[in-house]
Amino acid sequence: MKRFWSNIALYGLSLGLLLVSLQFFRYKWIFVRNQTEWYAGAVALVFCIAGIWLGTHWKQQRFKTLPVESNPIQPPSKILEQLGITPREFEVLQLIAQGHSNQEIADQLYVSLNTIKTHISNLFSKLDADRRTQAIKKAKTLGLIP
Amino acid sequence: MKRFWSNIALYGLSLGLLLVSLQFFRYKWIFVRNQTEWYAGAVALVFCIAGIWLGTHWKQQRFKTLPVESNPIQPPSKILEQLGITPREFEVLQLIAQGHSNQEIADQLYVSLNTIKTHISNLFSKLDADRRTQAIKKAKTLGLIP
DNA sequence: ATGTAAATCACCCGAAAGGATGAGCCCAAA
DNA sequence: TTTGGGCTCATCCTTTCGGGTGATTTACAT
Repeated sequence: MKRFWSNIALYGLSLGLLLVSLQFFRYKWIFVRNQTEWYAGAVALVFCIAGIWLGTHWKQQRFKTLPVESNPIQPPSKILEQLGITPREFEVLQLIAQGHSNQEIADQLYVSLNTIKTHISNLFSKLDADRRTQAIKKAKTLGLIP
Repeated sequence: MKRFWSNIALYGLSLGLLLVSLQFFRYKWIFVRNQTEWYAGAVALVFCIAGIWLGTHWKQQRFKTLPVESNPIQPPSKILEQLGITPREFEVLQLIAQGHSNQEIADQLYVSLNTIKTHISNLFSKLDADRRTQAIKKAKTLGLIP
């Protein structure tokens, strides 16, 4: 966390310096025609570049702090309850993670393919996923499946 | 390549819209005191946000290799060699395991959707998998991915 | 120089997956 | 007894996946 706040401070300082220098240039160009346009253009340019810089570095920061994984191991049933995932849905989720197709899951659970589709659809909305691979990933990071 | 150019167009369009709206606000606030300061502030804010967005989305081409998140540890390259999985294929495999769609992978790696499909097809035959979820499962049990 | 492997891209086609919606059944709690 | 949640199944439709085949370019080694 130290690096995070020091970086924030650094960003703030840099932006402040930028503002000061912009003010300086503004008063220097006060007699130039179309001063406002030029001023706005300069501001736009500088802040666009600053934004890009911020964007890239901020992103790296995010990625670096991501793998920390301070995941207090919760009993899966609690997380399941929180997410509103029913036992049957969890069963299907596990079979998905094992690499089974919908038809295989349906055969294994002795229900129809449509039922499996419904379960999976509900699972996706509860896990906030669009694909089964995404659901697997999310369930894994949540500790629902190994 | 289609998506690349459409993204370019999208960026251009967005920036154009921003410029137009900025002009609009400028003429709306023309009677406000300190108009230049407010205008410059708005420009700075908007372009800073635009820059951040650009930085996070657009700049990914820098990382031809994957971001830190995906390969924190060096996987056993021996198994990869044994299975004949090429670096590029392994890269795709990791993105699959992260839950991305083929189109998303293509966008991230700056290649076409067809290329990703080919990689995945080869990957499946090398991993003896029929589905991407199965490939994930097998890669995981092989220790190729966490 | 020539063969080989990797990476790239394309097209076609069928199968699987996913979204939206409606509906019936069962059981337990209010 | 009504109500709601869980489970089941269906239909229609769109998108994504996956298989198959062939081609080009680059780089590297023979």
